[in-house]
Amino acid sequence: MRPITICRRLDAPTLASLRSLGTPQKLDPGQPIFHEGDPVRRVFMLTLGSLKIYTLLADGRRQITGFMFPGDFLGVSIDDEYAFTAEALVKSELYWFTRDAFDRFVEANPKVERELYRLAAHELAAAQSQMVLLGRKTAAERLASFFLFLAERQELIVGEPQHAFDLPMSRLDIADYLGLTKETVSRMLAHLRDRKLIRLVSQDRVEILDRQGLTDMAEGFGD
Amino acid sequence: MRPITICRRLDAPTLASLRSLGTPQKLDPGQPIFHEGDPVRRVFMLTLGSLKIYTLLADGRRQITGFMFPGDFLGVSIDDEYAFTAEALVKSELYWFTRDAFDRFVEANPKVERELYRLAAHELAAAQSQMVLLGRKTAAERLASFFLFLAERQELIVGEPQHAFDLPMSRLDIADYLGLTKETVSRMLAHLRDRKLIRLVSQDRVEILDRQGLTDMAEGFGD
DNA sequence: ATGGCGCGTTGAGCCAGATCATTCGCCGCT
DNA sequence: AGCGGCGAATGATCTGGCTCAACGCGCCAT
Repeated sequence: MRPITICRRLDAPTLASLRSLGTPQKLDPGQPIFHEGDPVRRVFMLTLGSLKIYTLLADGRRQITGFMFPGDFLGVSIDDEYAFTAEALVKSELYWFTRDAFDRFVEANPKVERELYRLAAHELAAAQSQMVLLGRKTAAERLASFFLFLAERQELIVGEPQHAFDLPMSRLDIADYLGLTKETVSRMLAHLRDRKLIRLVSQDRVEILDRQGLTDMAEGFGD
Repeated sequence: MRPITICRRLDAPTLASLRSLGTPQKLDPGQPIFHEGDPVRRVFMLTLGSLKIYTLLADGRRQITGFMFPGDFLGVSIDDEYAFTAEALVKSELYWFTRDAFDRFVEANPKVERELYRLAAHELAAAQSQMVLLGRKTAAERLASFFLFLAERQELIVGEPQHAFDLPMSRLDIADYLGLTKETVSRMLAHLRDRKLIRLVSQDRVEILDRQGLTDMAEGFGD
């Protein structure tokens, strides 16, 4: 069996017993896990690949509120309806649990409960910086921030500094995450490239050439 | 002693013992509770008035990431530095606890722990809809959504449907919350007024005239 | 009462990013 | 190798909201 990305922070025995409660599932690119408004029946733990999470307005405008990566939990909610749609970006793998089984496991493992709280707090902090991005940053600053976020996320998974990372999502997905259009994403990508801050290894892989420059741009020091 | 707004969801004895652990404090309009980057030493429970929470970019651009109302907790965090600044909008009152005392209380009261988790989950959901607002809604839609949010929050505090509510924050505060400028807020306010969706009882008090129309506008059905 | 000051409103012109249209180029398929 | 299709890039034009500027008005201090 191929090694799956482990869920950091939980000790091996706890993780193993959690996984034994769950059902593994494989996902193809574009395959939805659940839709906005569906009743919350399951909780998911992503082990491989990546997902996008989004909500739609009545006329089709879409806001991607997050991307998920191995180790992330999905569907841990108090509401009885999902507030968003979740969809695989690439071939992915996850474990799912019935809500009841998950709740029982959490109650039996206070460590897990605390870890979930920790996770929620972290997500809340991330949501806050995303609000700053969407409310006050320019297009170039948004893209620079996004690339730094992806690089850091990649480093968290791999466990060591990386100077290049994959873009599992399309330009349109990036646009819908950053509150822009795909054309503007393309143009700002070219802008960052021309400024020698990044290099496009391929369509869906970015190399960071000047991390400090990228950080400066993300924080509004770019000119 | 004047009755303070109670913290819903917690039973009276628990709430009373929590309050007995805390130190009451009064705040004047504009008075900061803490600044972004300050070490997290205290946890706060707002009992009267309202606060704004914001972060600044290097060049002074500001994003208000939330407003707080009686019953809200502030500073319950995992990090050791506050990620934002908190400031009173009007004369307010709160109880503060040392972090240690609060943590001990939470550990001794599993109900409280669950309640905090519930609160975090609710804030996360709110953050998500704010991302949709900031990323994809027009100026008019943002203001309509904001007014509905304030009306609902008011109703939660008062406990019954309201058709009017206060605006304890300035036009600039509203702008920095909605990712707009104060001028645009003013214009859209006039727009909603001309459309007979709202009425300005005074500079800082709004009456909702057509709730359905406002909801439609908030969701993008407005023309 | 009145003067002034800060917040809010309104107007005029501008610009970052959206929209619309076209071209490019990567990649899979035959 | 050549073809076809779709996502990405680029170009041209448009526009919603921003910027800059003037003005109004309520409120407090004298």
